Amino acid sequence: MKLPCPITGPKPYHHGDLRRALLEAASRVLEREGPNALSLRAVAREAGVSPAAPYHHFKDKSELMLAISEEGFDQLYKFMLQSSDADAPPMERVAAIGVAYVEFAKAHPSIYRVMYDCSRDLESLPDKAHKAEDGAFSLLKKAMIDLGVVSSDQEVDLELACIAAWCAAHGLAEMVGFRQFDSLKAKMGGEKAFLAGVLSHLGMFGQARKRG
Amino acid sequence: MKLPCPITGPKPYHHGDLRRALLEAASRVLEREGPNALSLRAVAREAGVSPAAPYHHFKDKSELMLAISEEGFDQLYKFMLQSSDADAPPMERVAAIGVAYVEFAKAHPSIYRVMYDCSRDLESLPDKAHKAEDGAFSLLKKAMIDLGVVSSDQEVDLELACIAAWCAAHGLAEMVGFRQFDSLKAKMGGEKAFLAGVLSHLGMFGQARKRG
DNA sequence: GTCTCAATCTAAACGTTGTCAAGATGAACT
DNA sequence: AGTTCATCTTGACAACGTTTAGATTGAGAC
Repeated sequence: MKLPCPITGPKPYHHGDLRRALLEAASRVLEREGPNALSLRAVAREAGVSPAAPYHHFKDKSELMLAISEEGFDQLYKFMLQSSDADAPPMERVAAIGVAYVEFAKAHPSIYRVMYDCSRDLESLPDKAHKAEDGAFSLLKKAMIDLGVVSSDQEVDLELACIAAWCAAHGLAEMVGFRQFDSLKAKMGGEKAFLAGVLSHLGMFGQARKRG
Repeated sequence: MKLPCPITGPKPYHHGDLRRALLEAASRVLEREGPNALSLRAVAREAGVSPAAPYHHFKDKSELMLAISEEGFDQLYKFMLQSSDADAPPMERVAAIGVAYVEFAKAHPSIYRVMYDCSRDLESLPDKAHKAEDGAFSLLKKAMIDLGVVSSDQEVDLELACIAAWCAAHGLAEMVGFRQFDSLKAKMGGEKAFLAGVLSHLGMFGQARKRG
């Protein structure tokens, strides 16, 4: 006999929202043991259910990963939002978004990896897989419009500029993730200076920084 | 009784360079079934040996992947080299290198993925894992020096610019790999225009293109 | 030429994974 | 109360990475 949690509301069946519990268990496994240890069985174990239980909530492993990915992009969006002061000048806002992106990837490397690994695997359902990014992407788009590098009526160019910015941030996030650049960082006096230095060479981020 | 191959020369033991055969088998498996199907057993099967045979040539799976990655970076280097005419003006050379990078990733998506997946997994041995990139990276470096955006004596800034270019190319390669951007490409009249458009927003590539 | 050795390959096994089919459980509706 | 149906468990299967022990065989020493 399980009484429904008063916070999360009246929960349906046996477990009481196993789906949610699985996602949280997955998150714990990821932080504790890294992305290579993320197996369906490990997640089920962590949640205290049988290995087959997740199949009533996710079609297969890749759907679990997709759900984790969606949560990740949601967190990324929120982090970007809170990192870019809406009252700040557009140039600084764009730069802040870029830095926030890289910082997020560095702070949650396992989740970040899942976010893109499942993008790679799910060529089958591109719609669902990529809708997760939309929040973060449109945040960037707004800042780019305000920046005025591209005129907002030139839809195509705006889109291109945003894609370029996304590419730059993603590339940098991955590089920083699996290379150290230790000696270079030391020469520059810290990682922050290093990141800013690289960004200053990257298109719209560079323009954003030349102002300061 | 196996007579040594007259082309590859006198080969040592039983098989006659199984290591080479395994790498070629892996390449075939990758092209045929994609990166997710790349298992040690599948490679052994493809090469016609027992599942344990590869362990006499590679410590474990990640070392096989590392070897594939090294070959991939070597191919990438050669492709970059042949794509960038040494006599062309530096600006065009830098741009050509960037385009070649993305085209390589698109032409060999499975190999490209292995190249970076094993970078991610092998935090343990960064030296060996990243030495593979050195050829391609120094090619870019030379072009950047010739470009003169950064003065060659400012070592740090040159390094930053190259890292930035690498990030941009890698980010674009990945994005193009798992997103379609079909409608945008259609609006722009083809993929080539699309790629050039994105690159034009990306720092040094942008500068390279503004000339034309 | 024969012997020995060590590198190479195979056979068999272990623990793990993703996934499925069949059955048990129990909340909710009639 | 009884039926229904989503939920969870049990048990199984094939495939995987990896290890151990043993068979094979090329190459150098005598």
